[in-house]
Amino acid sequence: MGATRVALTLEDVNQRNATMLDPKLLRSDPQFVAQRLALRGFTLDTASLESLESRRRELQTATEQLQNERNVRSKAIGKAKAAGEDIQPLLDEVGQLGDELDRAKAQLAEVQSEWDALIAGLPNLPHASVPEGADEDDNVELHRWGAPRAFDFEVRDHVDLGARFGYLDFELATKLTGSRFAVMRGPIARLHRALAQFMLDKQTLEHGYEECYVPYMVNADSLMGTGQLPKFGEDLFRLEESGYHLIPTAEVPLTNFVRDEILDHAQLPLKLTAHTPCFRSEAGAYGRDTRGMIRQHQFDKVEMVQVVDPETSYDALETMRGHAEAILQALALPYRVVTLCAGDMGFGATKTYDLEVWLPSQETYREISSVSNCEDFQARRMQARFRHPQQKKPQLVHTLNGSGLAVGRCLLAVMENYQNADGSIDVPEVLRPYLGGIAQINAE
RNA sequence: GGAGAGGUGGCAGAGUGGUCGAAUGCACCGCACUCGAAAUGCGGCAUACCUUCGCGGGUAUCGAGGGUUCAAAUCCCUCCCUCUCCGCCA
Repeated sequence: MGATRVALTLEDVNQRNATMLDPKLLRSDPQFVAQRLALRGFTLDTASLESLESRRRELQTATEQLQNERNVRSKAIGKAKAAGEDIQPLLDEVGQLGDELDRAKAQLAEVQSEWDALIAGLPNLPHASVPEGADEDDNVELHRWGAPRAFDFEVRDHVDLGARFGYLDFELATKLTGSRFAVMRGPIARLHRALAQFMLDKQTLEHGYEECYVPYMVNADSLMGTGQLPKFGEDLFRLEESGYHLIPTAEVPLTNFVRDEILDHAQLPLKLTAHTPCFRSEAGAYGRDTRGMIRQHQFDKVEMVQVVDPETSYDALETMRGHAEAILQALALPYRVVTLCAGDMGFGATKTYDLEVWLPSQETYREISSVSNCEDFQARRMQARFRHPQQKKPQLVHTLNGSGLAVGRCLLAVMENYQNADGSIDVPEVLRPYLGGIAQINAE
């Protein structure tokens, strides 16, 4: 028997098609895909794509034919044996087939993995309404809300404000763990908690999301589903023992609720929210935002996820943006909304809005929320589908995610925007119930 | 952590090497019967991929991966998960 027998079933080869983009589109109109991807600065090698594809097709057909032949003959052997006939001649006939089949499978697997590697790196296609551009400088401002406050004293940043009584302590966190961590204490810790509570209440009670508590570690399948793996593993913290990863956002566990599910149409839209810590390695961000809690390895976030009928995903994107904006408006924090240009969008998104909150210390708007439609990109990876009662075949759902909001950055924004000349910080009206009615913190 | 049992289609549950993508029941859909319904009868009822203009044909999937074999739901190995008992623990 073949010593080089390759242990690969056809199913591996078929199902490993963990495509992100619609493979049919990729095959039928690679030029179109290439053109859309070019908008995000991504060059698709259509020539090698097409040659790979035609080889794959050839090999797959040949392999399946061999497989069929083997199946037919094996069945014949079974029948002959049952009938008490001599099966030796049949066995001899089938002799070569196994090796031939193994070779065919091996070849097919090779081509298939090349194809997989190629398409695994393809980001989603930007929506037609997304502005062209290479980086954040080309993002388009949609609107602004609120006016930055005019201070008649020199503003402090949140680091100085937090250091006043040691309520926000970065050195301590460095001792405990390392850089890019923070310890919050006393009223700041409480304010932080209040913010998360407030956000969660708003998203659940007013905007109709279901509150969820989820694992903060997930397996590789989940990360594959939402697109963090295989390409962006270096952004994650991985636990040696189990191979689990700490979640970089609750989008991962929440969206993966529907992985490998076929939902009833009546279940849509699914609206989920969770308050979780998020863990990011921030590899590649050395030296950026090193001061303060803008960019931390660990931060809290209230995340919103929607799983919707494809017909409604762009409506959902707009309303979800509104859900995020509602938090900033309730806190009376000035912000602006930008539509990310094609080159600045995340891997899986077709369209993304960023909410940027005003930071007096930096005299600029900084990202505090990102709201994206992924269309069927994640759904395809997750095999997340739904069924219309009238339609026979299940179809892919659309998924959206958005921060509502990043709690750490929101805390910092509150501290800085609500500071007073003496270093005290007013508590925004809507948060006071969460703080036992306290109207001011950080006062002498 | 120790001992044992188990993972099969939407659900329940047969199946221990061949004609099994998988009996049977329930659920669901269509048709017949009916004024209508129930009951009954007949039929249908997984997913992905390849191929075909289409009808259709093919391949794969019985927790996952690997092995044995001409042939694996069925035999062997590894892993994951669930359940029961004991221990430990928030």
